[in-house]
Amino acid sequence: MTETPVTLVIADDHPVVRHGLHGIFASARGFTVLGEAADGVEAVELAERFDPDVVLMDLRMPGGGGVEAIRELSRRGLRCKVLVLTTYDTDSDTLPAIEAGATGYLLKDAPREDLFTAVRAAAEGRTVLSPAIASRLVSRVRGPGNTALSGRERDVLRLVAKGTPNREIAAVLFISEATVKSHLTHIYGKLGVKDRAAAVAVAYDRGILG
Amino acid sequence: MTETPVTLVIADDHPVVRHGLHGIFASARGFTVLGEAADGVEAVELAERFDPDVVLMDLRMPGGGGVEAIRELSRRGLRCKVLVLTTYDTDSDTLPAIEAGATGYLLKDAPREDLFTAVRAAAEGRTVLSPAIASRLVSRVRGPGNTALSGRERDVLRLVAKGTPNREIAAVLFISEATVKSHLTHIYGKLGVKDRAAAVAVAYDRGILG
DNA sequence: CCCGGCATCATCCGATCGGATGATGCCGGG
DNA sequence: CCCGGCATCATCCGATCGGATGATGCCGGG
Repeated sequence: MTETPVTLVIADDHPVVRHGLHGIFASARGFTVLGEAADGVEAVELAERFDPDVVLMDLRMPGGGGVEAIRELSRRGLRCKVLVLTTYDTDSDTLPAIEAGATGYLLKDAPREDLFTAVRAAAEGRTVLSPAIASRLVSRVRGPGNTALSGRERDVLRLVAKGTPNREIAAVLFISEATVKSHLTHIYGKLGVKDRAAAVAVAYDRGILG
Repeated sequence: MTETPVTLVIADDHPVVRHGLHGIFASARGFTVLGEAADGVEAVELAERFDPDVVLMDLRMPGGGGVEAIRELSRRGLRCKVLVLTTYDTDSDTLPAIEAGATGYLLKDAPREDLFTAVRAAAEGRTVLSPAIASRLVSRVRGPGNTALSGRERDVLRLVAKGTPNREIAAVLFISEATVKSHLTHIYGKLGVKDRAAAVAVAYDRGILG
């Protein structure tokens, strides 16, 4: 076993979290923290400058959100792996982040040992997912109400959530009321639901709205 | 000015956050961290044992949530002030925590200096609120859609969010359909909304549902 | 070239909703 | 003791929804 430490860049807009992560990894054997970034843009800069093995990336940051930063990293062809930091399993940005190229997820409330394991795994290119996230991915693939809504369907649903009646939705979107109803029928089918109120609820649960 | 440091107990289920806060306060002038707790019950124990000036308390913790712990602290007549740690300004538990006796709020992503200021202020018994929280309190007091929903109204709204028609809601709750409609009318008024779909949306936005 | 998904539209109609109006009983604070 | 909030109920009715059915045009993958 080589003793080469895993090199890290930490990107989080919370000073407390940055400090906490830095301390935990700095005091552990086998890790070297190369830098801390407070937003996505800075994270990309540091990743380019220091060429770390792993970037720990918070998703919600002002001035350059995590998802765009992840895209930018892979666009620049950097070799670093990105581990996304999430506060809750139910974070609605997790799936987009995977699509953008994240290697895995890290729950911020994970115990120390899990953090170490996850970072080491990510450094080796292995995908790291919490059970909850993994099962969400699976349920996204199969099961009822899986299909993603189309752009137009999301337009309609957003207006529905504001209490807009079908006729006004039609006016706003410059389509006929019949088309609005048609979209709604499709939305109900895709979300596995019977009326607009339930559709809004499911959309919130899945992070499609709010 | 006395040089007596402000004594602290930190209660958070996230090891990372605990570590970060501990480090930040330990390395600053004028603070002494007496202990760390991983849940509400432990927080109460430590507060009783160490008699700190301030308890930094996360709201969402397994095994004894923060709000109950705050209530328990004031019930036991401990002199310590409680500063609630929140991740987002929009945390729906913030108001209950104030009612339970919290002296103020601390956003976890606040800069170091704000943390210090907030803790010192709390130690002196001054209320510490972030602007966002303060404005929420204000808007809770006046403006449309302020009043909290009654228990029965929440029952109805929960069923509405599942797509239950009024007649079935009536059956489930053992009341007449007229009463269901009456509750709904009140819900619409309180949430400042015109139909069930929008009511569900507002309820999600405010953390009443989901 | 065919098929499926998307977006569009139309008609018909029973079901459900939401507003208006009015009423009763209980309870707790002032 | 009065009043407001909550919970309950009733009737009436126009407005809106949602399901059924059928149709067209476009586009992209196989």
